[in-house]
Amino acid sequence: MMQRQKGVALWRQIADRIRASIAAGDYDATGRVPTEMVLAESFGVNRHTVRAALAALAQEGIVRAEQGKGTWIERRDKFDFPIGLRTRFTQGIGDQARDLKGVLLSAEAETATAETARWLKLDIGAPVRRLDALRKADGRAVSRSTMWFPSARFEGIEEAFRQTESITRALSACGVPDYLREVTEVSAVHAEPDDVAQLALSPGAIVLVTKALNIDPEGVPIQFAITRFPADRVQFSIRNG
Amino acid sequence: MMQRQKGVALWRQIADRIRASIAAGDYDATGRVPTEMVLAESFGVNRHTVRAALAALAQEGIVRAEQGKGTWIERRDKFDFPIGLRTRFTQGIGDQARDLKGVLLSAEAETATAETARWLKLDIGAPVRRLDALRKADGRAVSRSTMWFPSARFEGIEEAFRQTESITRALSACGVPDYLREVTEVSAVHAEPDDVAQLALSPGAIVLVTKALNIDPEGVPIQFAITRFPADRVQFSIRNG
DNA sequence: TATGGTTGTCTATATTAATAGACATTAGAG
DNA sequence: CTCTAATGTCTATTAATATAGACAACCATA
Repeated sequence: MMQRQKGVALWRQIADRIRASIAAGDYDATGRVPTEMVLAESFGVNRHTVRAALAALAQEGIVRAEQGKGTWIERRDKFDFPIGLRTRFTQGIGDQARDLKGVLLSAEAETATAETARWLKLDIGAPVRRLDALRKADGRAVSRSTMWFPSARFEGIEEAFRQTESITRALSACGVPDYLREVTEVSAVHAEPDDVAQLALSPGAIVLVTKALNIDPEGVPIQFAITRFPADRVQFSIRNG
Repeated sequence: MMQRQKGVALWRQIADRIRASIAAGDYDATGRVPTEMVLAESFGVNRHTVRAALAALAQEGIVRAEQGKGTWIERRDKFDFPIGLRTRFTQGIGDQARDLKGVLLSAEAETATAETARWLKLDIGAPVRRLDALRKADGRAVSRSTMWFPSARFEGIEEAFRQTESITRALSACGVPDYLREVTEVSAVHAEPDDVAQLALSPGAIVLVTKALNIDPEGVPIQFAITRFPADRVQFSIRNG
């Protein structure tokens, strides 16, 4: 059933499977997770191993155990982040959360690396501004972005983002009232130490990584962003037409 | 640096980070992974722990160690799977692999569950045909799909897929020469036992999950599919316009 | 051919993960 | 109140993970 000696503790594998079951709505009829003994038998492990898994899920705020009663689902919904021609972070996730915050972690003047230059159609070494931002929805970190803008057009982007907490409004302040998403690459990796720290994840947790290019209505690249989302809190939906 | 006591063995965390470095092209200048001693110092662990990580990557076919010389990158590219209005598996991944295979694992007549009915706009309990398929590119499993079709229009879809090894051609044989991708949901989870077995993954590995709806040119739903991709072999790219 | 650098293998030890059992604590039903 | 069923806590033991050191095997090259 479960696999041993593969570098992932049994309790973590079980936590991952219970989390997936909750997300899939398996326990929605009762809102309750099966008892520790039932889970232990179904996974073929000791009750203490299941307890370790449930403790991890409780730590994440997904379940809550009540002595004498049972263990209950605390939260199951993911944020759904739509990706399309007009992809906007604040709008996209806006109606799913009450409190949205965009925190500017750092801003620096840099020169374009090979990758940045390729995406932004600049020469390698061209001046760019890099912004690092953390976004929170209802107090939970939902993304960590590193964004690059051509310095020539976006000198004051840093201050504008700090004030408005929104890329759309910051770009507007820099004279770009509208922009389009040209391409989004999606991949998934394990959380790195920076993700663990900033997104409050466990090692082994999954991070969805997008590389995205935004262009102005004339087709000129204005922003290249690498964004990392905690996969247990976010999913994407791509709508065509 | 690395996190302990979090249910993921150090060697597996290190394997994940080296894999990510290779995928990012960090070692492309030499095609060579740093020596075991250098890696051990940079991660702050014992050389044996690094050796366990490299052994796992060698098992995956990503690196190859040569005694006395060093450890070399064996393979680094991911398949890029484009998602758009006309998403086609075989076409999309076709020019990136020499050998493409679609194996029908099972086919059954079922009645629509709540989820299937919602996506296909059928009544719950309506007759549907379910197909399970495994796709391989150059011998490596790249996806595992479960697909549902309304039975009324797609009685012979199973036999058509078995012969053509392609959904596009199977649909064409059922009188649907063209179809469109309406929506694709993307999420990521840890590999489940079935993924481990069929996609040849390790527990703790990442699986990208898509839920996709295809419609005919009149907008009538014809196929709902849940597809699971190994995240270390596949990425998605979403192009707009 | 001698040397330095690299991977491969072995032994030993300490720490962490997993199992097992016993019993306490709490909540709800009868 | 009593009984049952559930979670919470403790001890003990076994298995797996991580560290440490020593040395063999192999490769390139000075």
